[in-house]
Amino acid sequence: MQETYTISDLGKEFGITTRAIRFYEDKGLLSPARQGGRRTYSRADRTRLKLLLRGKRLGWPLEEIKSVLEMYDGEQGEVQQLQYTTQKIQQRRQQLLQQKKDIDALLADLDRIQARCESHLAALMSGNESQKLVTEKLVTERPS
Amino acid sequence: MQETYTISDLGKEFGITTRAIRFYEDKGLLSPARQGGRRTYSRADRTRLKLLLRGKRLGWPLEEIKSVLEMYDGEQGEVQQLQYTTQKIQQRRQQLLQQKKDIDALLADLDRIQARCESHLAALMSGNESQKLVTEKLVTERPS
DNA sequence: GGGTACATTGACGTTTACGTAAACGTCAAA
DNA sequence: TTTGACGTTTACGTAAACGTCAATGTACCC
Repeated sequence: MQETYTISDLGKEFGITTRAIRFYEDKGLLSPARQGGRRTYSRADRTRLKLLLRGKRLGWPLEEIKSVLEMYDGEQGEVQQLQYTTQKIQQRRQQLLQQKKDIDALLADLDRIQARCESHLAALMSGNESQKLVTEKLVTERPS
Repeated sequence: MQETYTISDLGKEFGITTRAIRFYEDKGLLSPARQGGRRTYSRADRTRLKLLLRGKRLGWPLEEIKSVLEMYDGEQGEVQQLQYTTQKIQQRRQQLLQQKKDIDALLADLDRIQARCESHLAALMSGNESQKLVTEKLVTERPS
């Protein structure tokens, strides 16, 4: 476990391009240190990118991911801000629960679809088997 | 429960624009009947749209959603096609399970963030309470 | 039969999330 | 010291997923 990372380190580790990583920085989702112009990513930066990609897998736009990342930072200033944050958290939670529902529904559907597929396959295979037998029979009955 | 729907029926029901619905048709995700040029959506079409929107909530691109919808149709022709489909189903399942993992991780994070928020809030509120008391004290001690 | 509401098909614009290329800087090894 | 291998910024391109008109058609209601 290293202390710092280059941009291509992270790109390779997570399977994304350096262009993407720089783009995330442009959009304010990352802010790595610099060493003579070069970006230097700390472990915290790496974690941040990891969280970012988790958001991406959930299909969220970068702007939403950004607002979630800002929750992690916890720059809670005033009461209003904190109340707004807890409210936002509640919204996220609802969205996530909805996504879970959707996933479970889809998984159930996939089960049914796969079952249908397999029964079709079994039918076809048994059909092919007999076809094969017929072919062999033909060959056996009519040797060249 | 109606038999057929107009495009605006569905738009209102699902909270999307008719433009979007037509766009989905352009991309081959829907294919409603026509009655004198007007689109007429059957209950099956409505279900299809419902599934489509479920895919959208999961953040999938329309092309992926389309391929999943085609699984539902079950136009399984040859053995190769069926095997390809079951393979695809397995991939989807993996993706969905990954998404579930991500969701659970994020939900856990949100719990922690919210707890931190609430403790901060409690601290601030108690601070305000004492501030309030001080203010009242001042008022009480120095009546105008 | 004229208005209103809803439908249609283009066509162009917009936002998001990068890809791609150009032109240039830098640093360690040969 | 030169040569890669990596890094930088700037700029333009692009694909997806619609939004936003515009021009037109049609169906029903009074």
